Amino acid sequence: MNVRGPLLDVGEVRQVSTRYGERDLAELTLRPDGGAGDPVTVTLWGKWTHTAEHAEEGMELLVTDAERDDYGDREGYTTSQESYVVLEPDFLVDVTDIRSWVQCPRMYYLNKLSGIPLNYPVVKGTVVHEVFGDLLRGVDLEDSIDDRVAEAGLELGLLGMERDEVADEVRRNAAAIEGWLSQGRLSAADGADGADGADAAATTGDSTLGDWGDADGDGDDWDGGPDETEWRSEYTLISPTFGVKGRADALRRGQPVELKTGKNLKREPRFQDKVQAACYALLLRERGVEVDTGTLLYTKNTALDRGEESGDLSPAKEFSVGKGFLDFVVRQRNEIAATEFDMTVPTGYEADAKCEYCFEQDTCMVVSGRLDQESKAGQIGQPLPEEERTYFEETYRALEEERRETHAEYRKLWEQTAAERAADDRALIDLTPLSREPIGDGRWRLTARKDSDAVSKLREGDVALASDGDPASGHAELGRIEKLGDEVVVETDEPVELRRLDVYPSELSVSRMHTAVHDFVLKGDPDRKDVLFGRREPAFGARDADAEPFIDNNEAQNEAVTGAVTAEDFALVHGPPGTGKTYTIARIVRALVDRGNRVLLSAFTNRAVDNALEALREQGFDDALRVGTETGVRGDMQDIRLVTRGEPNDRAATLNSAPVVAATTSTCGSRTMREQEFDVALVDEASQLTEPGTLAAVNLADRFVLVGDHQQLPPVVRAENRLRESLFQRLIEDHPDAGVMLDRQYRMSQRIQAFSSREFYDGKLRPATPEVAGQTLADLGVDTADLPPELGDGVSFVDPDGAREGNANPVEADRVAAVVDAYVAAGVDPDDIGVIAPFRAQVAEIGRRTDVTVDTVDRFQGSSEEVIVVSFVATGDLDSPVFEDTRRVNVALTRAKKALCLVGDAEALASEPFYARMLEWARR
DNA sequence: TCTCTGCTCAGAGGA
Repeated sequence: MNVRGPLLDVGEVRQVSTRYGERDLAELTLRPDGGAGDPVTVTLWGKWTHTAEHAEEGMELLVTDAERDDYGDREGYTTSQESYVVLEPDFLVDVTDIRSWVQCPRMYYLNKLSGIPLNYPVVKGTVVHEVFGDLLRGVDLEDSIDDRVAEAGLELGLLGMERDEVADEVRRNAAAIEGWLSQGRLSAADGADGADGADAAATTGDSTLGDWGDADGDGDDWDGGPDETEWRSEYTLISPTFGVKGRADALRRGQPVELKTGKNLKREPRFQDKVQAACYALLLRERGVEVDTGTLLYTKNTALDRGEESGDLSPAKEFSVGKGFLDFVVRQRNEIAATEFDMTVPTGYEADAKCEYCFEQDTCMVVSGRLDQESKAGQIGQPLPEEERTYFEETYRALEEERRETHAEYRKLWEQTAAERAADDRALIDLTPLSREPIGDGRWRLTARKDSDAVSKLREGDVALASDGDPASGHAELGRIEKLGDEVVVETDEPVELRRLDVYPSELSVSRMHTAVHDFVLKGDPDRKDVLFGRREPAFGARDADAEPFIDNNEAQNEAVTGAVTAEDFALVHGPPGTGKTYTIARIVRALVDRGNRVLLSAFTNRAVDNALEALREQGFDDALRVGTETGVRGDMQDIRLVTRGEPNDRAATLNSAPVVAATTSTCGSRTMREQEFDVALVDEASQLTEPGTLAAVNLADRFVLVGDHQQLPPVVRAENRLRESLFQRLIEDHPDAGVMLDRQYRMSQRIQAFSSREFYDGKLRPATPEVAGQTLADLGVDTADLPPELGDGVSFVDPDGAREGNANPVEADRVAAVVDAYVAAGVDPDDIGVIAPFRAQVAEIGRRTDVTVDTVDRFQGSSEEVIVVSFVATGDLDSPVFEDTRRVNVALTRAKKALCLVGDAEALASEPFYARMLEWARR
């Protein structure tokens, strides 16, 4: 049986005499059943005492296949021969992280901090892996090489590589794979192996591993192509038991095969390579596959690459995977989990790291020197000022907390039932598979029918986990959602029976924030750090008093452009709702380009980036390059989107020569963008970005301009920590003089804007013109006499007397729909009406009753409608975190231009002073 | 049970 729970006590490791001789043990006390049971003692024997040494009170411990061990009068358990001991199983460790930890724990840490930079061996390695996958999927070798090298065009170009030389090198690597694959096929033709393969799969009890035969046999166009009943490429594995996730390069008859594009002339595979393959073996065994062998394929071990060397030239090296090795792998994984639990920094002494030949030695010494960390390699240079080290450590911790919240999302993949997942909007279940068809490039198009009208957070273009119904232990692959209607279409690398589609959590943004903080603190300009750490005030250059204004009909906007242009460090533009933020941004970009600057235009969302670009193009500027994924970039900006595929030199030149590059901040943290340099970075929606998120863009430029409104929605983060405050807000509070507030709004009537202006902008926000101030529904041709009396005013309040049920309020939803109908009946175009609710459940509730746009506050930020109806849902009191942050209300109320109707329970709203004032204003 | 966008995902290597 499995024993699992939080540790209450961790005993010392001691040696005892048993009938088998002297043996080590450690006794740990935990509270089983998720902390609910009575404390029990668990005895860890032998090498598992290694994990006991890393265990601490408060950590979660799992012992699989534990045996009952009632020693004396004490109830307890002990490890058995079959047991695994897992520390913090909820902490998901990547297989590649275990690999690098085994190489050196510092390398693991450094990789996490700084990411893997753009370098040729890595890019080439990726291409060779993709070609390998293609060969297994039966793609023609030359077609695959052409295709995959073209795909890496931009990265290769930035590295100064020519297409032909890369293709030649990939071809040499592929020769080793090809030769080995055809050997495998020869033996299969002998008879025994093919049958064995089918048997092995059939006896595993895992039908998903055995049913690859229905992939239609188009492997024939590659001469010597693989036997498809024997091979499967790229297999995604997540283990709830061991807290490990990863993706195996390939499985051959259920056994893991790892491809390495280097050379290894020793008889044995490299140790860390074996560890990696053993991790996959561990995960496959959990699924009941009998794995006893791992294979490593070294592509440079061919006669062509031999040169003067001698040694073992066979590309494939097999090794046996026994329980002892798997135990070792789990113990290493536990070390990582324990390190991350208390967030200690690895020194290199934890494992037997050898520094003398290490490629990272210099980096390692510099990082330990600057951050004053203990390191086996030693330290170089002076430590950074203390406040910078503190900042680094605090941010590091905050990001790791965020990572844990992401892990909690993974956990839901297997802890929640399918129905719970669906109710949580995180999955589409009960899909009926319709077809699986190859679409070239080794990709598959999966289609399924969706019978229910279920909604979820999944949207077209998202990456999601497609599975046969069981994402954790069945067959699951990541794919991109192409269509999401009555028919669901997903594109994947592998044919999956599409029965379920899950939101797949990603650690990508946490990783990118880590590298942004690293780049800022360790590689950033000291002069900039002086300002951002408050050691100096931001500086502005001289103004040309005789110059023509940039914008002549709006003083604040003109001042914002002037500030941005003269800033020597940074400038801040505070843009409340409707104040022409986007227009001002475009004007700033043009002014900067006119002065010879290369500009990075960035924002949190793709939508904001495209909006800014649109404004820029409307002002006649067309020389911008949009960097982003095809699905992320809006249709009308595809013509200026950087296509990464193609001729390397040409692709690199396109990026390097663009005077304005536009991308989301997340993209700014990507490997390619991190190599780019700009004079100025302009970041929109800066108040919705975490500080590290903003740094990702700001790091790439000498100066920066942040545009945002800290009175609207703050960053969305899962953990409760310092990431919740944006850099924009910190700077505008510390340096009010570096900011300009755009104070004239072009959106709302006087009546609508009054409350927001008073509550959030010190009464400084005012209508830009008398026309804006005085606009009413009559301007839309509506005769207000046709409206019910309670909707007659520009701002109105309706109490429907409903009751909150969970996060919805059906009676209120009815009333909201009736209000919408009344506006329509009076002549308002339904397209001019928007409905806003704080909860997704209520959004769905209202959506069933009306055809106008209904969405959450968060999703409505950035847009506006002539008429807005807000549903507050709450009754009795306002006891929900959603009402705590009044900035959310500010966003909701300021979406309306001519009419605003608040629908809610007067008693609940009156219970909080802020909402009471709102009520008073609405009922005036 | 509060709100939720990014990003291909994860992994790709050197001696």
